[in-house]
Amino acid sequence: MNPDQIPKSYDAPATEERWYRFWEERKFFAASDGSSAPRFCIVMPPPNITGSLHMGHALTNTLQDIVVRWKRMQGFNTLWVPGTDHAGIGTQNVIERQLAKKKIHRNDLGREKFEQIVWEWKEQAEKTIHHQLRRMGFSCDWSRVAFTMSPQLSRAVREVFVTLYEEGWIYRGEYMVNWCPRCTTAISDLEAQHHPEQGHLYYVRYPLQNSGDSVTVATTRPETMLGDTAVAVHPDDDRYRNLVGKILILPLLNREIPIISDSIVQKDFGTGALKITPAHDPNDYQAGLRHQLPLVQVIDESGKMTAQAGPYSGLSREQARQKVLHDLKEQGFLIKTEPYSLSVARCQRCNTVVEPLVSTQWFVKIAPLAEPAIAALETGRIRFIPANYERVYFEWMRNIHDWCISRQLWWGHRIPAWYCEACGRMLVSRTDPERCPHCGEAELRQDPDVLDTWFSSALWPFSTLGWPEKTRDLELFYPNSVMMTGFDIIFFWVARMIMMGIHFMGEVPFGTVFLNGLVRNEQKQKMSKSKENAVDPLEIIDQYGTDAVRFTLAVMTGAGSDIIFSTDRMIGYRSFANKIWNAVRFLLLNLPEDASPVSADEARELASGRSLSTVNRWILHRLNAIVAEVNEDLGKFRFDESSNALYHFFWHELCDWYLELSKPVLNLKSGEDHEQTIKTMIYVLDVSLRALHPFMPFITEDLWQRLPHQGESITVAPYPMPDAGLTNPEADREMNQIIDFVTSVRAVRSENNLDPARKLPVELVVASQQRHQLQRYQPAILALGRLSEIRLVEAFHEDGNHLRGFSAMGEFALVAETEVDRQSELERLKREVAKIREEMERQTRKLSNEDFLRKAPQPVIDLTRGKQAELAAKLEKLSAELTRLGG
RNA sequence: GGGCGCUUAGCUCAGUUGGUUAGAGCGCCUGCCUUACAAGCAGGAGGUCCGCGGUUCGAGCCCGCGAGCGCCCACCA
Repeated sequence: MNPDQIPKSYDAPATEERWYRFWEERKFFAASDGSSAPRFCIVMPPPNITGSLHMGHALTNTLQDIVVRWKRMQGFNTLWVPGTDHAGIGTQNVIERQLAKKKIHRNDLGREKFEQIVWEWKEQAEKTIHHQLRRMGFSCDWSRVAFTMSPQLSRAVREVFVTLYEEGWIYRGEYMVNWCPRCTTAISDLEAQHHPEQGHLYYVRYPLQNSGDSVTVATTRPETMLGDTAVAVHPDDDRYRNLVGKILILPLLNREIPIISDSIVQKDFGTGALKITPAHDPNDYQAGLRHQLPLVQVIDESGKMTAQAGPYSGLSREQARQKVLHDLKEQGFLIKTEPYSLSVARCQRCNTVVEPLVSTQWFVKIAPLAEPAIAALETGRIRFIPANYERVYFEWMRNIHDWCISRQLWWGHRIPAWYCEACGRMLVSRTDPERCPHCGEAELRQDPDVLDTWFSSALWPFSTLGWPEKTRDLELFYPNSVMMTGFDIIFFWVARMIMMGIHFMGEVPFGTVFLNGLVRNEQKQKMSKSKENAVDPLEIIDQYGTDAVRFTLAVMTGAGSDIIFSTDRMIGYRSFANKIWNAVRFLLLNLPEDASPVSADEARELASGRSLSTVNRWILHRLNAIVAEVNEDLGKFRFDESSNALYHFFWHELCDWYLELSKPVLNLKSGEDHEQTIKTMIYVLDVSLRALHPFMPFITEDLWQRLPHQGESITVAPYPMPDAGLTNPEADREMNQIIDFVTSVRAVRSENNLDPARKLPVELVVASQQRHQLQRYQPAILALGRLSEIRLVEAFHEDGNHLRGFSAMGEFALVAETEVDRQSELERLKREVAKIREEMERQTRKLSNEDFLRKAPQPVIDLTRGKQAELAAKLEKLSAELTRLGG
């Protein structure tokens, strides 16, 4: 082949552009539901439609794609549904931020106009997703990108809501919920993130009515005192026993509040007296219910003080705190202030401090739904990888609280409940009602709230397959084969999918849950947009190529551990891509015009025939071992092991040894060995490319198409499977000896700084059997050791310029033309002797231990004995050499 | 307050049921433009496997205690 036809190095962008177009046009990735093949399905978690794809998504989705490509090549009928669920707060925030740039608030637009804007924006977002999926090399069915707000998925959401409502699992009620004053919506417990922050503990004196006495309470949130409706003390607290039932005067507002007795108070915290603010603290709310205390709401939905806060009305929470403190101090009620570390809840989406507020919300009574979901893991119908996350799951599921599903947002699935203006009754319905079924009036007002994003996400494994219709997809691909996602959303998503799946499908949504770690940056920090340390995967792809990025992600995905994003590794695997490119290039430059593909059967025939050289037998043996390992590791989701095995094999066995050993054969240009070596090489590279394809889709396709191959695309070519007919331990042993010999020669040469460009003769003293082998491999050894000739001798010339070396094949001497640095060679030998002595010592100690001889298994003892003998022999030779050099 | 995890080479990490001299990539040092690849090739240095104790013929791995770090959950003012 003309060398100009294949460039000297891998050009990722050109290759990528060519092949994703090709795949897209051929529609290789569409599921063919007519086939009787075994099925494999992954429903993909959402790529981030709200902005650029982030590294976490890139990781999860890459791992999924590796598995899907692997399964597809194995002949599975695969379906991979990509999609996005952005029916909620995240999306609304993105849109609001965009509007804010134009100085528009959503209130200026009104709900309908706002929704319209999101729909327009969604068109663009879908294009973005499509682009991202392509760049990452994902083999999903492009035509099936699922979008939660689509009419079909909306229908599924409504169906689930109404069914759960009818079954009594959904209820509406007034409770204290986490409220984000910036998003002006309720959020679930999970969305409120607690972090320790440095604050203060304020001691405030509340005077007793008609008395000079007072009670001092400690609080971290002085502004909430405006809403206090009691002060509580512990029933067993002697200090306050006779004060229970007395009345206190709330400072600043001069309201009368009672002293009550309740065991939620901890006697030894603060002063032992606790102010009770039922409207602004979950514990106090409960206490308020127990003691029938009034609710005094002093903070409103947007975090401003209400009219109830008297003179503080209209101030923000923060301003009110300052003013309250100022006033308390001025009027002598603030006793002292201590620094105090407290846990502050912030909104997951916008980081605003969450305000507990009482409001009417929709809830899912979730404990009963959780039970079968717990059982699914207990009985092993669902299995987590790594398994230790099962414990986390159990812990949460067994202590699960009712799930607040309503959100006061403008974007999302609207709750299908209507209120009749005429009779005031509520109606929950699958279809938009025309009129009230109770009184017949048409004046119906739909509940303004929307559902939590995760409510619709929970339906993903079946809603994306067409449910509630009984579709063919659903029949074929439910339950999904495997769920792959980050461990950080076990509760948000995985647990809820399991509950909903079991409840509505009567069957678990997937059998295996694979959880990958987080992607961190080189300082080990979590990558996040708010910290501005996030890396855009598409930019990294521009820099290193998709194949290198995918391979890096795979190789760094250890079992259950986070991955540290490293540019160095990326560079290394970009080099690997180049290595692959050049290995194939090497073959192409040596390929006869009429070369044809080599099938697995042909390869087996070659391997079982008599004439195939040991080198070729050896590489087929190694190839087969790697294929077996990769399949096994991928089955266990060991992406690191499988990719590493391929990397090591390709670079350090195939390229470093096999191709080098084959060069002398290829130079022959003809003959049986030449012909068979070409065939072997075609086969080995073909199999290697197919084995690598799930990890590096682009380069493998490109090279595979250039090699003799069978089939339209490597994407639909069979994945290599182990074949016992290729194993050959004999060839493996023999080659290892040659490799060891060449390595020893090189080491001696290198350690003595002998210029490799200068060809040196080597003399060998060897046993007869090895002599035969050495003759056979002479050309390869000459080439790899950069030697001019090999002389097989019975005994060495006693020449001072001979450098002795040892390998399993025998003792050898390099004949140097110049004076050898005797001193440094002596030192080197001495160092080596010391090392061997030490090692021998260890073996001897073992063998002189009677317990070891009595209790250790025989193979271990034999191994130790053999090793000791080997070391002894080597020591003897080294000592002789030392003597010879006059040491 | 509960739970989970981590600590191995300068850096990032493997090390599967305990058994050869604890490995890899990057980095470092030395020598090479050898007609696939300098994004390359060959060779080399570098480790008290966090500490202490225990089990065992034998421990990086199992058990106990301790130290440091990280994460998750939980309503403690």
